[in-house]
This record gives sequence, C-alpha cells and structure tokens, in this order.
Amino acid sequence: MKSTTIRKQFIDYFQQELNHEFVPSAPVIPQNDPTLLFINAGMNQFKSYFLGESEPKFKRAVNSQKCIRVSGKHNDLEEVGKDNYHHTFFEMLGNWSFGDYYKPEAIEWAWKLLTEIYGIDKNRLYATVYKNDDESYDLWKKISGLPKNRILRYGEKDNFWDMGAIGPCGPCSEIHYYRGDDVKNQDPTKVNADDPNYIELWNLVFIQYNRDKNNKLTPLPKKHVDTGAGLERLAATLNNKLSNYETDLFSPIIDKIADISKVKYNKNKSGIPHRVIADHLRMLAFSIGDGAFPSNEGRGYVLRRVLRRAARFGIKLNVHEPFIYKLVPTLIDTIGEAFPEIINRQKHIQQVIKSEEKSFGLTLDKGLEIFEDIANKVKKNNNKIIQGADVFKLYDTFGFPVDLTNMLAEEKQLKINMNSFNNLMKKQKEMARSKSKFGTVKTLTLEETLEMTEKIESKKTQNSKFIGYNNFTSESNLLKQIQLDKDFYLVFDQTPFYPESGGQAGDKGEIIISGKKYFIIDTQKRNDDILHKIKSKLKISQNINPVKLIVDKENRLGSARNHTATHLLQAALREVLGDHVHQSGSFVSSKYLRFDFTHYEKIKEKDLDKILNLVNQKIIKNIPVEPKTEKYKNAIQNGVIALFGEKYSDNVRSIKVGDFSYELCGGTHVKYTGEIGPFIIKSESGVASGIRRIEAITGKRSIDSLLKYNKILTELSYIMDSPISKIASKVENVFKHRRTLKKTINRLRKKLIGYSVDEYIKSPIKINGHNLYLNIVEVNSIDELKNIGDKVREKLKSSVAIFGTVLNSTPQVLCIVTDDLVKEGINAGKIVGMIGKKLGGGGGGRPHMAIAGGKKPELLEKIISSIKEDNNIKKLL
RNA sequence: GGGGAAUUAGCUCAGUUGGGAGAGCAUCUCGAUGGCAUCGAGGGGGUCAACGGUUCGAGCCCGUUAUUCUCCA
Repeated sequence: MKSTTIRKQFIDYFQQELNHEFVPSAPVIPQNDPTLLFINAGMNQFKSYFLGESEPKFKRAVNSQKCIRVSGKHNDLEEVGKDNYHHTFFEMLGNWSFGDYYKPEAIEWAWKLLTEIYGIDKNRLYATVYKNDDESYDLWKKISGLPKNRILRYGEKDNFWDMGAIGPCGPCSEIHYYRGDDVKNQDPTKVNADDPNYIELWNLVFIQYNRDKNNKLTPLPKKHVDTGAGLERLAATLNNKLSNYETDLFSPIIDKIADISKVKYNKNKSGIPHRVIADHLRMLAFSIGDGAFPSNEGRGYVLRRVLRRAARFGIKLNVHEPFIYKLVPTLIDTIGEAFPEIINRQKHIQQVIKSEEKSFGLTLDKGLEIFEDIANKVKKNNNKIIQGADVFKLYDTFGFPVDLTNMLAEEKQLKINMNSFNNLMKKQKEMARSKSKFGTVKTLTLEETLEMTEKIESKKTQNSKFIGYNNFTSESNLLKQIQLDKDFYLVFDQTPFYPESGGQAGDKGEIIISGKKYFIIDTQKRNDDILHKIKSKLKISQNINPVKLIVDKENRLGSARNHTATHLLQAALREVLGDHVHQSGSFVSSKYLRFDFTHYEKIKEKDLDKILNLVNQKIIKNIPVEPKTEKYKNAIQNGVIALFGEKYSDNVRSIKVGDFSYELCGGTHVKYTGEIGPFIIKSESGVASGIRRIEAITGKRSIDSLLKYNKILTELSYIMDSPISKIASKVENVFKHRRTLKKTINRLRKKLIGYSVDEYIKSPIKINGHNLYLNIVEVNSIDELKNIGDKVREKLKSSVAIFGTVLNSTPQVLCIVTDDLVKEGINAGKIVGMIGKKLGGGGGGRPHMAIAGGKKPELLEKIISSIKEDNNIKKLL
C-alpha cells in the first residue's frame, strides 16, 4: 500500500465519514512560539485550545502534521540512521476532539480504521491503558474483543500524558503491533519493552485534568482527544517492512543516493549513510521550505548541523561535491502531492542547500590545512600521536569533524588521542551547562504565564477584538491584567491598538482610567489576546470600566505609510527582478521599513533605480488601497501573494493596490498611495546567502531627508561655485588634482631632503673608531624623519646618526646605523631606548633604524648634544 | 545562554619582544615575445571592522561593540 494512500485513507475516514475538519499541517517553523525550535507534535498548533486560551472554530479535526525532532531524550541526532525508525522529520497523523467526543468514539474509530480499512490482523494487536483507567479498559474489551492478555495496564511513564509540569493532562491509550514471524507464540511482556518486534502504532491521549502547581488534578470542564500515529511506521507495518526506510517514502531517495554515489544500499549497518542522508534531506527541505535558514545560531544552526551530518555521510560514500540538493526532486516525487509547499519552493530549497553544502566544503578545506600543519609538526618531532587538544581545537574552533581527523591521521600512520579529546569535550559540556544555569533570565512558559494571569472577569475565553482599522479611539472594558517579569499588560474586550504582527510594530498611545492618563508603549498579541504594555506599574483591583483608549495617530499613520510602501516595494521587486522574490522577513514601524527577500545576488544599481522609480510612480498615481475580507481559496485563485510558511484561516484579509499589488495582510494601511509621500531606499544589503535586505523611509522622514540633502547640495553648490548637476564631477576633479599635488609635494620634499642631508653629515664626531652624527632637524612628519634616515644611511659608511626633532610638541629621535656597524653589533633600537627614557618616554625599533619619543621637548637639544659625553650611551656606540 | 576563533588592497592571505603596511591573483599603463596567450617594467587601489584605553608611539597589548565562522547547552 502506498504511503499516499495510507495518508489519504486516514484523512478521508475522519473527514468524510466522521465529520472532522481537515486542518492542513502547520509549518514546521513555529509562528508564535519562540520557546519552540520546531513543531514537534501534531498538537502544537492546537495547544491554545487545550489551555483554554482560545476557542476552536470546529469541534473535530483531522490532520497530518509535519514534525521535526532533533533533540530530546528519545531522539538524539547522532542516532538517526543507525536503526530503522528514528527520524528527524516525520508525519504525525491524528484525529482530534475539542470538547466533543471522547474515549468510546476515539477507541472505536481507531480500531475500525486499523482493522477494517487498513486490514491489520487483530491477532497482532495490543491495547494499553493507564493503570486505573477502567473506562478505557472496558471500552477496549467491548469494542475490539481483544482477550485479556492483549489489553495491558501501564503506569505514568507509558500511559499518562502531560504538556508540562502544570496544565492539561490525562491518561492515554496506545495500540501496539507485533510484527514478528511467530504469531502463535507472542509474549505480551515484550510490549513497551524496547523489543523491535513489538512496536507502538498509535497513541490516543485523553485530556481530562488540569494539574496545578501543587500537583493536584482537577477535572476539566471540557475533555479533549489528541491522537497521533506516525505515518512512516504505519507505512512500514502495512507493507510488512521491518524498516521505515524500505517504504516508498524513503526508497526512491535511497535509490537516488545509491545512483549518485555508486554505492549500493545495504539494509544492515553499511547502509547507515544512505539512511542518514535520506532522513536529513526531508528535514532540510521542509524546514527551509517553511522559512528556516542555515545559520550559526538557534534554529538555523540546527539546520546547519543536520546538513553537515548528511554531507559527512556523503563523504563516507565518497561523494566530495555538493549533492544533497540534487535529491530534492526525488523527495518531491515521494511527498510533494501531500505538501505542495515544497514544490512551490523547490528552487529556493535547492539553492539554499547547495550553497550551504559549498560552505561546508570551505570549512573542510580550511580544517584540512590546519590538520596538515598539526600532522607535520607531530611528524617533525618524531611523534606518532596527535594530541587530544589539537583534535579538539580542530573540531571546536574550526568545525572539522573528528571522524575525518581520525581518517586522515590513519592515512599518515598517526593516531589521535581520543581519551584526551573526550575529556575536553566533557569539560566544555559541563561548562556550558553550569554557566547557563546562572546566566539566563528566566523566561516564563505559557503555563506559568497562565498561572500569573489575574482575571478581572471570569469569562476566560473572551478575547479582545481589534477594531482599529478605521478607529483610533474606543470605549473598552478591561478583561485581564498580566504581569510578565517587570512588565504590565492590560487586555480589553475591544481595542483600536494594533498588536505587533505581520512585521508591523505594535501601536503606541494613551489610556484613560478614571480620568487619569497612562501611556501605552507597545502592543503585542498572544493567541487571541491583545496585550497593551503599560509604561508605569499599575495594579487594578476594582472595576474601572469603561476606559478610554486612544491610539497615537501620527505614529500609526507612519506605520501605515511604511506598510503600504512595503507592499508596493514587493510588487516592484517581483516585476523588476522576477517571481523568485519572496518575502522572508519584514519589519514596519513609524520610522522606517525593512524588507528581506529571496534573491541571489546584489541588486544592480540600474535595477534599484527602476524599483525606486516604479514605487514612486505608483505613489503619485494616488491609487486607492483596498482592504477586503474574502475566502482564502478565492484569494489564492485570484493570485494573491501569501506569505510562505504562514498559516491562514478560511477567511482572510487582503490588501489590493490597483492591479499592481495584491497581498494577504492583516496590517494597517493608508487609504490612497499618495499619502505615502516620497519613497527613498536607504540601503540594500545582504543578510545571508540568498537573502537581500532593503531599508527604506517614507512620509515625513523621507521629506525631511530630501529637504536636508537639498540644503546640503545648495550649500555645496555655493561653496564649489558650480551648479548642482556638476558638483560630482567637480569634486572628483578637485580630488584628482589634490592627489597629484600631494604626490608632487612629496617628491619635491624628498628631493629637498636629499639636498639637506649633506648639511647633517658635515661634522662627524669620532667615537670608538667610527663616525657619529648628531643633529636637530626640522621635519613635517615621522615619515620625513625616516626619509632623512634612509638617505643618510645610503650615503654613509661605518657611521651612526642620531637626529632629533619636535613634532606636535613631542620630541622624536631617530637613530640609524650603517649595515657594517649593525654586523658589529651596534643596535639602533637600544640606543634610542636610552634616549627615549631621558625624554620621559621610550624607544625602539630595528637594529639599523629606530625611533624614540618622549614627553619633554625642552630637553631635546641638551640631550642630543650631551650624547657624546654620556658614557652609558657611548658603550652602545 | 556559554566557550574557542576570524575581520589587513577588488579576491586569497602574510605581517612578534609595539617603532617604515606587504605578497600572490585581479586591474590600469608601457614594452617585448607572438596568439587557446606568456614575460618584463611601472602605476592606482588601505580610516589594518568600529569605538574606547594603555603608550612618546598601536595592524600588533587591554576593554566594549558589530559581523562572520565554529563547538557546547
């Protein structure tokens, strides 16, 4: 059975027969949850329903959620590929009840789907329930007819589910499958015992309690069902495969890897590289497709590590060139039908992977060089062992994989000290752990935040309504007040304040409570609550409703100008550069706009001019900006630009600017493009490979900036005595002229010095059998002083010359020694060292030329002239 | 969040007791050989990432910041 069929049957069963809403998979990159690196379970996108923070729009749902797990107890990245079932990326099939059906239906439907639709042999199935969940136990007995020894009870570890230390939780019931050969002699004690023949297929979670901080369980008013079945494992089971990698989700990819590397796939240990690469490819393609990007921190760093691990296994297959990106089309063949987003972004995904593979190549090259140095040193000292510290540094600082170091060492008949390496590694881990305990400010989890929420009115599920598209003020009622760390937030039933989202900064403004004015300095969104951040500390303990909310209009209009301008910019970019331009980050405030987008090279000046022109043309045409609420499907059909990786609901808001721009957007905009004012690009730069950034200003800011430049230009034109249009070429000429003048002066001064040099070497003093010249000279710079020294050295033999000068009221002394005397051991550096000390400073340099400086210019002449009497210095001459 | 590194000409990089900013490639000019280009001579190109400190003097030492690389959590 094809995996596509399995997925489809699952969804169809719940959607068509059982009236579930099909909810498309959320992007693997969490949208509003900074604590989560990747979506790692089907329930992530429904979390707020279980927490009671928002109201679901439907009571039953079915989905196949893309999940990524790269860390955690049960999924160490380094383990993936060694066995047949660990993955970094997998799909979780699930059906959901939000306060609707419960255990009887969930159990019955799961059983029917598995046995009747998928046709799994009942004699291979087991059900597990929580130790005191008699209700589920009885249901299983009744519905499945399974004998007693196939319905098993387990404790907290296996059959109780929670989201965290506090919050919603409940018992769960799992369905396990025996896939061994001896159906008649099964052993129920091997369920939940890590036996590869007894595997978990499906987990049904029954959420019925809320656990508070005292560990007390109180029944929830509404009970929920949350189930999860891994598609990969289901596909393996239904096709009688022992390994997920032998299903049609993986085998085409593995074949392609074998094809590229010319290394056949092997089911046993030697097939690890194929499995790793196939698994990691899926993770990379989906996370990049959903908007992640390899980088050196946070989520991006996880991507980078996964990619490098795949590349490293590529090297094991003797592939030394970028190749992972070549597998993307094959991946799309296996799974693109279910997740068309990777088809739409194929080019982007491939380009990102390829460039990252290349950059890993550079890291390896660099590491190789350093390894050669280290190896040479070891060999030079007749050693056979590379120190652990060196191996560690290679790995820690330069990212050179240890297994490669080992391989290279062996080629050179060297060994590496793994013990010492492991110790250093251990130390680094300990340090990171101990430091992070003290170093971090505690961030509150969602559940803790919930605990801290004081509810003025009991209607917990009532959320704030945004009414600010056309209003700047409102009369509102306070719903909640929230304190997070040191910040205070208020939530109202309705508000004209726009909360930060879609890259637009949150509104600022005022709030009037019982005649007293408070400032709101930011507005944020959490789930369906709009949080107004209040400047001062404020605790409200009595009913103060209604209150008056007033948005800072100028600030809002500034944001609106920049927001509409951003839409025009994106449309212009696509028109000038091409359709590959996708938004990959955007920030809009009253001050400026910042737009990040996919593009693979620096934008040419010519194109930038075109873009500027196009946007400003659209502005002066004063086109009406039309917001509209419409069906998502219709909007998409009409060619709306949607954000990639963003999840939209059925009814969406779109913004249309004539026939030029049409985007999904919840932000605030101007009514006519003319309000935007001049659009000026402040900078165009690269953010990461494949991503460019444009920063621009509009409205009052751009007008101010234009006026300012104009003023400066007018001034310049006056000073330069030249029309504005000619200033540039005139300045260029002046600089050119200045350069030639400078050169001429330098040449002349050098010549002059050449003449004056003879002055300085007229009267030698005989000392220790050679000549000493002492002089006070006049120069403009240290360079000139050194020039004199050069000239003198060229002319003299067996001489030492010491020249003093005062530059910017600091005394400087130059000493030169001719080559023959340098050979005799006379050292200019030592000589000036002593003179420098006398001047209240110091000195040094090279044996043939050195400089000293000090703080006492008035002593200079005396010191220079007294050198011939100074016995300490004479010793050096 | 913590550690280790890097940042010098358009590119790749060198530059140690702190005392003249360099090489190769690229570019421009001139010349020779002579034709899938090679060689020679010369030139242009640098706020040595930014800021602060120490010092008579900082590319170099110290501190802060930024960016990038890298490992750990």
